[in-house]
Amino acid sequence: MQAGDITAYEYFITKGCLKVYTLDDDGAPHISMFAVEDYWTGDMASFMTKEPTRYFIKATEDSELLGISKANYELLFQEIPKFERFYRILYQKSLISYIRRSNHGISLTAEERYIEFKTKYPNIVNRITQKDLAGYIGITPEFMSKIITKVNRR
Amino acid sequence: MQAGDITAYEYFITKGCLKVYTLDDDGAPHISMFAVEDYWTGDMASFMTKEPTRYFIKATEDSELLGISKANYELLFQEIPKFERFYRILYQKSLISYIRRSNHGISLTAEERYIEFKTKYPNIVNRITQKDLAGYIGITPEFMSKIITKVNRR
DNA sequence: GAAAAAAAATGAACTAGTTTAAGACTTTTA
DNA sequence: TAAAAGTCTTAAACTAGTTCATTTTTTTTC
Repeated sequence: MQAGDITAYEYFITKGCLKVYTLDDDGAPHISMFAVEDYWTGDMASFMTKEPTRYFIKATEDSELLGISKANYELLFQEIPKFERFYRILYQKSLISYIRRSNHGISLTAEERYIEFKTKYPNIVNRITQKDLAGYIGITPEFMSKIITKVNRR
Repeated sequence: MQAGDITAYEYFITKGCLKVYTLDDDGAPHISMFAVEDYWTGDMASFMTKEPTRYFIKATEDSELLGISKANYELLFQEIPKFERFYRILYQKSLISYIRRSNHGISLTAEERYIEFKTKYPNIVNRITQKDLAGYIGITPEFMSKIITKVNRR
């Protein structure tokens, strides 16, 4: 997926690993999420509104995805109204955990954020490059390298 | 509201201004939101799960709130199933805008975040203390003071 | 309306994180 | 399998933001 595209599908990942990122005004990438097996990915905003996305998505390894179109997504709610409740609760929970995570993150140093990522997502940390992890944590690759050297020396 | 309480209500603000914050391990406050007229506030996680909250809420000026209990909130969905759809879409939109905002924020300096806050919420910025704004932006009050002096000198 | 408490300003010394540049190591491509 | 391209490491100089200590200003309280 490229910035400028209109998102036609939301994707469920059955195999592989992807990164979702934007480019800032200087052209530097900022990674907003990594997605592996059993995650959903895509740009929900663009999917819902049919406006062009600002995100890029790239697979970091060979991956297999299932996509649902907007029409089928709407059909789901039409045909099975109970899904409204299911998704209402799902989005509510996502919102809660997202708010919690981002409030928590603001008080941590880069090193603490790295350690937290590593312990929380041990299955992701060794499938991505250090550079991409730096882009996610919000620091330069050089500083990421220093942190890793320092943490591993212990 | 105090950390440790079990959240009994979600509040709609009809008048006034409140701050929602946590204390980090060092006891330093981190403000997660300011809420003024026409906003909702509370701790949705604690409200939903009946687990004790980690948040504090304090009014920063005399305020008037309307509260809805969990029982009445559930009743709303039971009695008027169309609210499921309404809230599903509401939470989905909140999630989208929250993700967008926090991805955007990570690439900005403290000064840029201050200017953005000021232009986006001109009705809030002069109703809160600099210290609280520093706690929201994620910097020390001293540095906040320096930024404001610098920006105003222009 | 004076005293006390809290918030804001200022400055000096410090630390976390960036920038730039160069070399070593790995992966991809032809 | 050699060349090219990308990733990782290291280091020195720098900048953004912190810490601590002190003074001034504003707000709250009695």
